[in-house]
Amino acid sequence: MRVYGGVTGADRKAERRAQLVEAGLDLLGGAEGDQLTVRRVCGRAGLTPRYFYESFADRDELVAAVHEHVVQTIATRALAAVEAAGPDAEAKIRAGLAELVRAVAEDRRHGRVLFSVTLTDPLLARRRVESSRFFARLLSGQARQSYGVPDTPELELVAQFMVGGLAQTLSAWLSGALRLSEAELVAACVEIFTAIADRKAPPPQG
Amino acid sequence: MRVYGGVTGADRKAERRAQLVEAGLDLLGGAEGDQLTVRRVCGRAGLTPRYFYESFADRDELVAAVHEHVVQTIATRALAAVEAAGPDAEAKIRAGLAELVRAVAEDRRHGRVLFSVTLTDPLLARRRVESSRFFARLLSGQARQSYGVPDTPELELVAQFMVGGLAQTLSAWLSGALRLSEAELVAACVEIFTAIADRKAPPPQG
DNA sequence: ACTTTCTGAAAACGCTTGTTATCAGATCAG
DNA sequence: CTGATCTGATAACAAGCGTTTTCAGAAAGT
Repeated sequence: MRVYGGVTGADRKAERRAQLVEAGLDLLGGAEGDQLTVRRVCGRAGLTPRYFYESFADRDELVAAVHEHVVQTIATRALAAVEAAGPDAEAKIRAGLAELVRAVAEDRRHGRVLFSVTLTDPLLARRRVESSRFFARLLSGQARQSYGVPDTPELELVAQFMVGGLAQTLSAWLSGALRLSEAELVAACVEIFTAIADRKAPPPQG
Repeated sequence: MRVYGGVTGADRKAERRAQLVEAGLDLLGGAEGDQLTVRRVCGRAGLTPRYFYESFADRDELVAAVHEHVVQTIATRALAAVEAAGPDAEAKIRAGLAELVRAVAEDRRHGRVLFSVTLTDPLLARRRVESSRFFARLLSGQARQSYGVPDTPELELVAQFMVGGLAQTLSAWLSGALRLSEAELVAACVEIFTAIADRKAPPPQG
């Protein structure tokens, strides 16, 4: 690993790895989700299979890296938005959802990796189950904190329902099946979330 | 196509086709959704590839047949339950959801083919998008009829949200991640559905 | 200079897939 | 019995996959 082209060995390797992750994001988040093959991702990254296995033990490791990258990016942004919002529960919901939607609209590949129903990679599907659970736990934790509800299986169900509904909604929106602006989308989702959260004690509102 | 073993040719062919669909349902609705290969489905059906192509032009045709069969079965049962219920909107929702849950609990393969998130067949994924839209249209039609709401993009969004949330919930329940009885599951879903439906005019209830 | 190492392209290996063809033997029709 | 046809098992084919290896040449170290 000596210096090459004025670049250190570790830097070159990191650069190649980043190119592979970026190409993987292109393919995983593209229209056809099952197109992430080693040959294809290398072609798109302008590299050869030899360099693929320099950074990843196998194909699944790249898929995991791409998904991890996306989850980290999105979760960080959404959580920051929630914490920056006031103490009001609905304000938190609105801030988190707005930031989430903004993020997936800015880079639709991220949204598709997280939510698109037409992605058919087996490992990605399994990881999505876990990240859905993760997001659901975040939600239910927020609910216990803001609404003071106990941690029951029914709360878990509600959180799963919200995550699944949001995923389907964003997937449809990203695919162009829902003719709504970003603001309308956020408003509708906030409405639904608060309706579910308040379902047993609806506020006196018309 | 002469008589063989006392069975007419058409009957034998139909029998073999039914065995293939049943085996396909086993595999598509099994734990690993990507195990439906021609060789495997034939092995499980006790037939050989030659008979596969006697009834299906290619692998995708079998996947489509299995999915179609499941959708028809479930939709028929759920619609019948809705129509048998009284004119009250919540009663209809409860009847439809209860029958849907009963159906997928009776034969979990059906539930998984329709809802499981870990099924990664590309054609099945595409068909699910369409059937989700179909179910969403059924729902929004019901809403327009029962609640008199106009057919806006926001109604479409709400329907998609409900379908997606229900799919995630049933998928989690079938996988054993939600420790709830069938009755509790139905009750919780009804609660969520009515909360969303009534979100702008909540009934005066504690 | 010469040797080591990194690069990029390509070929190779072993496997699974969908799909089609082969073939010996069982079962029917006449 | 004779010959046509259905059966079931198996092999064949071409393609794509993940993964490993080979190899000629460019760049660096000494």
